Amino acid sequence: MKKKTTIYDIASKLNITAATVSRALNDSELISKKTKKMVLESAHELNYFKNRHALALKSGRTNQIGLVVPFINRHFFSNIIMGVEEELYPKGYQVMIFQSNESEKKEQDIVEALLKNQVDGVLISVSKTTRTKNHFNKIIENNLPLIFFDRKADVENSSSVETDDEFGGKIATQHLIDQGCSQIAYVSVDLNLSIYKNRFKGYKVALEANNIDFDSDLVFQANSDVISGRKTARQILSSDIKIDAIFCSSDYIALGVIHELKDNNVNIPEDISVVGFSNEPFTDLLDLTLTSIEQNPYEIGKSAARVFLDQVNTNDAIIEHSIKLKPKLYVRDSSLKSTQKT
Amino acid sequence: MKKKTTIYDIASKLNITAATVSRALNDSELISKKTKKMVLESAHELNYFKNRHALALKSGRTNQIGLVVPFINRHFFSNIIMGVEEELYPKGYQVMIFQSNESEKKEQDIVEALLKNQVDGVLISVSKTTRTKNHFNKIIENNLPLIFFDRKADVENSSSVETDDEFGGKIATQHLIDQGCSQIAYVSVDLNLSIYKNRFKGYKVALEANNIDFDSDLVFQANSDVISGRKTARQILSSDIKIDAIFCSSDYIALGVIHELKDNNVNIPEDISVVGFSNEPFTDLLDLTLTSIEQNPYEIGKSAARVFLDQVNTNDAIIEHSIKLKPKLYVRDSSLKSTQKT
DNA sequence: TAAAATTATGCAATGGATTGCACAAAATAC
DNA sequence: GTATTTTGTGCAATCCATTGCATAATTTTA
Repeated sequence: MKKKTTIYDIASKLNITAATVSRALNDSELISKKTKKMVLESAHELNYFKNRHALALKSGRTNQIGLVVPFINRHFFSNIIMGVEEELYPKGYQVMIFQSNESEKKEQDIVEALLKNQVDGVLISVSKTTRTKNHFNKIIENNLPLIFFDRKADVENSSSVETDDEFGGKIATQHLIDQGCSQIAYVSVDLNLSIYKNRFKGYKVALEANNIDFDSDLVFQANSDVISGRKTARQILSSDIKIDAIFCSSDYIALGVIHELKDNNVNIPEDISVVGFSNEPFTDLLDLTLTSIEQNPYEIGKSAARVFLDQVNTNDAIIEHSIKLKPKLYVRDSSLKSTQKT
Repeated sequence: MKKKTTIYDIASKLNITAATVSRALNDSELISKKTKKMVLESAHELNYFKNRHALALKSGRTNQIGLVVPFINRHFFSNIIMGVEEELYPKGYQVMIFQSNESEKKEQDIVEALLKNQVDGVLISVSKTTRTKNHFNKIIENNLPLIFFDRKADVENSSSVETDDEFGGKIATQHLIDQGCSQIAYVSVDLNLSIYKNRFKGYKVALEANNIDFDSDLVFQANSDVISGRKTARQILSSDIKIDAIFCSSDYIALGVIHELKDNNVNIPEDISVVGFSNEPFTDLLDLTLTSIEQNPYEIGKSAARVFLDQVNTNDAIIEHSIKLKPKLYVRDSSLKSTQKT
């Protein structure tokens, strides 16, 4: 087992003190150019690198940040992680990844652990079940940058990076209208969650902009899964409601809807157009590809990381960033009527 | 910003020295029960916790491990990460996640960085483009546990956790034979990679076990993507080769195959059965669900983590673990002939 | 009760880098 | 050539926990 080179090794080799070496390595103006050069050369020669832990111990800064997501293995979140990693790694930060499993208790435990670990900041997407925010306040009290992404909590002095869900809801709906649809059903997930609330808002805004009366009978509630989508479609078909499009606030719901419509010999998109939300990888792999809204999780991650960097570099004045990224519509088979096809 | 409690705080509160506190916290037999109790109580009261960095500095052990995957955002790898995390986090280890992007250079850089960071061990899935193993040897030279998962390199004193790909190839092929197929095409990805080599081997073993002659004309080469799958299917259809099944060594290939077969009005599974490999999430979401082989990445991760723990706890004798996990067949529409349906 | 053995605690160095303060060497001024 | 600045370095403490060695306190033995 090789021993690591320390500044003392360099110092004794050059017959100077470790203090001088340290200053030379940190490019202090107190040190002569000659000495700096010597030190830098020796450091390279001996394959020297700073010991993170000594630095952390001395400075109290760890160059580690905590990244908390509900689940690591979700396409959306794993891409956010990627974005964060790629932005922060080159700056010398280690990203500690944790998953809350959508549990408030676990989220609290993680935050506690992060504070113990003395991370330099926390990036977090709030668990669906979280109702309190005491653990978030603790982060702020510790004077650490707190950046929410995708799902935020209402915490003073924190920042956030989100998808502009309202915009997403709007462009999806507008697209359906542009395709000639006017009786557009909306299938929502829990309207208590702001992301779904905002998507719904966008839907209504688009209707209004096109002078289409909002009809609450066309709004349905579901869970974000295929089975629930099927159920909802069945419900719609068995009712006497007439629609020509279904905008689903989740791709999984949309998939269930499509399955059920197909089973009932409804032509998609001719009879009914379907649009989903999130642009899950499978949307592009289906026989009938699914129109959806891409949220660019990778960019969300990068953006959140940049906000963090901004915060640590201006740690005197607290700046609250509040970023909304515009999602993008991916038009595919499920909503592109053949008459419109080029 | 609150200051952290140190053993000195506890010590001065109790009018003893930090050394005593340290020993009490570590349950040394040198310390009287009375003192231990006092210390433990005070520690709890003051919300004391050990400083990782001081520990790391002193001991040289960091309680961090490096986890290197080609891409974080792949379903397979993100689930491995999950498994590793869940096994190691409760034991006090931090998991540092890195992605090689299938680049040997980046992989080397990461390993270098890990060694600098003084991780206590490395878990890695080798990049597809890696040809050298000098960086792996460095890990061993540093006396650190090195555990390969999914894709391994031939390195002495290292351990590995893999899918039993041959078994996977075998049960997939056997399943097709059980469904009445005998002219089974095999679509492989790069046969230089051991995982694909082994799947192929399993295919041949199954044929042999059922007295079906192996026909090299039925073996095709493709890349692991949908387009390549389509191309291969087209190639097969336009030839005069007669087959009744296609076993694809990747789900993406299988998907492309299915698309192409459907476009050519081939009935699946009646005319041709299709089986994929990896059990990607989309396999279950298709109109025609895809039979596939589940590798249980989550379990691979857990298993790799356990091997690591085993290694660090017996750091005198180096034990080479070599674990193969049995994959599982998920039978779905693409291969389940209606006559067989219950 | 004094001597010996045992047990509990303190002292001080260690790990690696940083930094305020002191001092020496070089450069400039007179 | 001596006095005054201006650099360039060194000393030593600090961050926090651990641990070998020394010593004090307690218990056991004679």
